Amino acid sequence: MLKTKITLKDIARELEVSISTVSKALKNSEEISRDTKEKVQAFAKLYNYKPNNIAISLKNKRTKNIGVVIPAIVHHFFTTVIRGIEKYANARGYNVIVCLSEESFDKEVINMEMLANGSIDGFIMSLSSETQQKGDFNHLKEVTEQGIPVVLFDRITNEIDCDKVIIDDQLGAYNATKKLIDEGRKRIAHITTDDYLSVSKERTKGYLKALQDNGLEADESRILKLSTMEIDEERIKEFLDANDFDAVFCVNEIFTVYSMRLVQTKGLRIPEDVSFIGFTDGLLSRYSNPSLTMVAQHGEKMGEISAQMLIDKVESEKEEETFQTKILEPTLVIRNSTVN
Amino acid sequence: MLKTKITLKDIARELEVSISTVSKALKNSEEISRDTKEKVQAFAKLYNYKPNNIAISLKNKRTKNIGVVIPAIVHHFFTTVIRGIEKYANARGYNVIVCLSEESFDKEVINMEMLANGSIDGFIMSLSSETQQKGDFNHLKEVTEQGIPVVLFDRITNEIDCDKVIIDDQLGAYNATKKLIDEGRKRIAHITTDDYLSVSKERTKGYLKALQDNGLEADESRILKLSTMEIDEERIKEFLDANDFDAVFCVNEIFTVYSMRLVQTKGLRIPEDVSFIGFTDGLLSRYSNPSLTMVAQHGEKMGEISAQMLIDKVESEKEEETFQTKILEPTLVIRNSTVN
DNA sequence: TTGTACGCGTTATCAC
DNA sequence: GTGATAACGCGTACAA
Repeated sequence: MLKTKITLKDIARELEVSISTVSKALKNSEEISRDTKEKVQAFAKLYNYKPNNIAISLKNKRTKNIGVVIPAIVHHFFTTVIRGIEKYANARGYNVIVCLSEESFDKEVINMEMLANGSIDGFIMSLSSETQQKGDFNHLKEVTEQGIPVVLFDRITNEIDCDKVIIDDQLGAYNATKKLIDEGRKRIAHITTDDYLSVSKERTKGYLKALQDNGLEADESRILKLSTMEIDEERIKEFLDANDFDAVFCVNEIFTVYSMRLVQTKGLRIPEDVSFIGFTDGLLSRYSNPSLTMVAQHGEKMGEISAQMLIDKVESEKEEETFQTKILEPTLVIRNSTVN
Repeated sequence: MLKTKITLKDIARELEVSISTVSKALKNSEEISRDTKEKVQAFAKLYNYKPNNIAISLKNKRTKNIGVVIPAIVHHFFTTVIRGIEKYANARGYNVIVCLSEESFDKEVINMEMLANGSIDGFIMSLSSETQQKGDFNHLKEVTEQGIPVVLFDRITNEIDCDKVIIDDQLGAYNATKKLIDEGRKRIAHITTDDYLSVSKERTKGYLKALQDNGLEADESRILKLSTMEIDEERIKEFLDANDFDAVFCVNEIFTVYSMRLVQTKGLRIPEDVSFIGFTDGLLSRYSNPSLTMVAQHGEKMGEISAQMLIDKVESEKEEETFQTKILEPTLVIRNSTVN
C-alpha cells in the first residue's frame, strides 16, 4: 500500500549493480553501457525514482530555497511582492520560504536564525517597524558576514551593505501632492506614520517638497503622524474633525479609504469638495466608492527584481562585494477621488 | 572578514578532541566531563556554532518544513490562512514553504513534485480551480501513497483520503440568505461561479435551501454563474441591469463590493432599496461605503487548525489511516449593507 | 570519559 | 564499463 520513496541504493540492490553505476546511468553518463542505462532508467521510471533534495543540498551546499521575511502578509503590497518573488524564483527552480515578523524585532531575529542554518541560500526581506525603530541590525550583519546574500526591499536601512530594491517614495509623494496642487488645492492634509519607518519619512519629504516648490506653506497642524501602520480610527477622526482642508494625501490605502468615508459622512462630495490620494494601489483603491487615485508601488515588479538580484548573487561564483540599489519609478494611477 | 559557518569538525580539530565528543558536549551529555563540556561550549558560543539543518534533516528524515500550495495569494482569505499556518507552525519549530498554483493544474502538480522529494514533511493545500474542474487528483494520490501527510482546506475533494478543514459553506450561505429574507426581501439575486468550485456549489445550495424553506421561489434568471473567481465586470453589469431584485448575495467580496457600486450609481440606496451580503470578511468589506455585511470564513483559525492537524500527523509515529474533516462554523458579520 | 564506526542519499574521483 | 571510496554535517551505538 504505502510505497515509500525509492533510493539509488534500492535500485542498485534490485538490479544487482553498484550505486555509482545507477547514479551515472540516470544521468545518461557516457561511461555506462547502453544496456545498463536502459535497464536502470526503466526501473527508475517504473518506481518513480526522484533524487532526494535534502541529500543533494547537503552535498552541494545549495538548497535552492530562498527565505522571505516580511512584516505582514495581510497587506496587498506585500502579497504582490511575494507573488513576484515566487514567479521568478520558481522559474529558476527555487522554492520560497515565507516567514512573518508581524512587525516584531524578536520574531524577525528568530525567523532569520531558523533559516540561516542551512535552510536557505539567501534572504529577501523588508524590515519590521520595530526593527527600524530600534535601529538594531545585528541580525542582518551576522548573516551577511557569513556570506549569505541578502536583498532588502521597500523598508530598508543604510546601515547594511547589501542589494536593495525600493521605489522612489519621495518622488511618488511629490507627484501625488503636485497633482493635488494642480487641481487648485491649497490646504492639503497629510496622514502618515512616525518618521522611523523609512518609507513614511521619504513620503513626507516628498509632500513637503511639493508644497514648498509651489509656494504653499507647510502647516504642521495639517500633518497627522500615527505611531504604526495599524489604523487608529479614533485619531484620524479627531484629526479630520479638527482640521480644515480641501485635499488629503495618505501614506497607505486603508488610511485613505477610511478618511474618505469620514469625510463623506459629513456630507462633503469627493472629489468636488475634497480630493484624496494615497499610496499603494490595491483592491481597496480599485473598488472603493469613489475609486481612489493612488501611487502604485509596483510590488510584483519589485519582487521579481529582488528575486533576480538574489539568485544572481547566489549563483555567481565570484566573491564580489559590490552592491546596488535599484530604484523603481512610482506611477500615479488616476481614478475618481481626484478631479480629472 | 567572511566568517564561514563553523562545523562540529572544525571545533573538534581546533580543540583536539573527536567530533562525537563535541557533539555530545554540546548536548550536555552526561558522558562528557565537565571540563570538556565547558571548553567545547565556550568555543561553540564564541564562534557562534549552529547545527546545520540540512544535515539534521537528512539524518532524521524530517525537514521541519511544511509545504503550502494555494491558488492565489492576493486574496484576503488565503493570506489570513497563511498567517494562521505560519503562526502555529513557527511555534512548533516549523517553517512554511509557500507555493502558488495561480489556479493552474500544471503549476499545482509541478510545485508539489518540487517539494515532495524530501523538502517538506507534509502538505497543506487548497485546490486550484482548474484542478477542481478537471477532477484529476493523481498528484495528490501519489503524495499520500508515499506516506506524506496532506491536509486540504477550503477547496477540497472527496476523492482523496486525507484530513480536511472547511467551513460550512452551505450553512453560511443559508444564514446569509435567511437574514435577507428576514428583512423582508423577496427577490434575492445570487452572483457566484460555476459549480465546479466546491465552495461555490455549496454556497448556492445554501442559498436555494433558504429560499425553499421560506416559501420563496428560486428563479434561475436571478442567479449569475461566472466562469472564474476573477471578476467579469461586464457580465455583472449586464446581469444587474437586466434584473429586478431587492437584495444580492455574492460568493465573494469583490463581486459584492463591485455590484454595490453599480447599484449605487443607479441612484438606489443601500440598504434601504437593496441589501447586500457576501462571503469573505476582508478589508474591502470593512472599508467599503457602506461597509458590508459578510459571512466570515475564519481563515486564520482554519490555518491554525490545518497546521495542527498536519504537524500532529507528521509527528505521530503510528501508521494510522484515520482521517477527519473539521467543519468550522461561519459567522455572519452585520454591517451597513443590510438593515439592522 | 572519550573515540570509532556507521548511516542518512547523493555525487565525484579514481581504480579496476 | 563498472565499482569502491570519500565527502557533505550530524548523531548515536558501541568499543576502548
